Amino acid sequence: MNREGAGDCCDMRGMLGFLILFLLSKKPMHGQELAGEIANRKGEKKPSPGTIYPALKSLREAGFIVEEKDGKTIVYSLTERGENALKLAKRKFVKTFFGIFPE
Amino acid sequence: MNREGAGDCCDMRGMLGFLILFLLSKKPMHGQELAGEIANRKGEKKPSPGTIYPALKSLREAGFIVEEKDGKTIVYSLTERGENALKLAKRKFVKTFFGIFPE
DNA sequence: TTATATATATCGGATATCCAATATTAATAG
DNA sequence: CTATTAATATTGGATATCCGATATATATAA
Repeated sequence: MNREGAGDCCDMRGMLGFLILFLLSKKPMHGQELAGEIANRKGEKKPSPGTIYPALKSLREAGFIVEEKDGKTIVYSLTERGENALKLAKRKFVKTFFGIFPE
Repeated sequence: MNREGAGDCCDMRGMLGFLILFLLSKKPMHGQELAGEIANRKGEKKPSPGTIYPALKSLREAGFIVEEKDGKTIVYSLTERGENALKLAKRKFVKTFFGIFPE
């Protein structure tokens, strides 16, 4: 069944990398913290490890984030390259969805 | 290559149905007009027929939009069910991306 | 009528996305 | 040291998304 069939026309598939960059730009976080924040915002359960860590790896390989070990966890934060990418992506996002936020 | 690898962290894959509902809620349009509006907002070329018409079909089958023939074209507009779905989706969207729009 | 242009529709397939299950690593309690 | 707990990492696969190519329909021009 496709996403419209379930009465859900907005699963936001494909926005995960963008959302992660945005969240990390506000505050460096470790993986599970990030997953919790995403769950909160989307009103869903936490994205699975198989979702969040490959996404982080992909962002790291693109040079958008760096990792820093902090005890048992790894804190992720944006690189300058990541900030630039986010800035561009935000511009596109705002342009695309202009008018969608309530006044 | 995945989307991050290309320096693009925001291709907005998966948001097409949502975007269509939103655009049609502002103004009923026919398919190509809609495609043009999407292209404008995203700064890309028009989504292909193989993208836009199946998306519209899916929304119609979900009961979110109706079609009305108008000469050579077909004008799509939201049903009440579509308006409700959009309202819910917008709420989730706003909650998820809260803080992302510039002040 | 015939030709042309444009809108709409469908199909096959390449790719992306995400999850569930599983494995690994590391800190700390006992 | 060993067990436990939690974070991180990887892999395989189901599904969704979207495009290119192609087909069909319809209005208008010639």
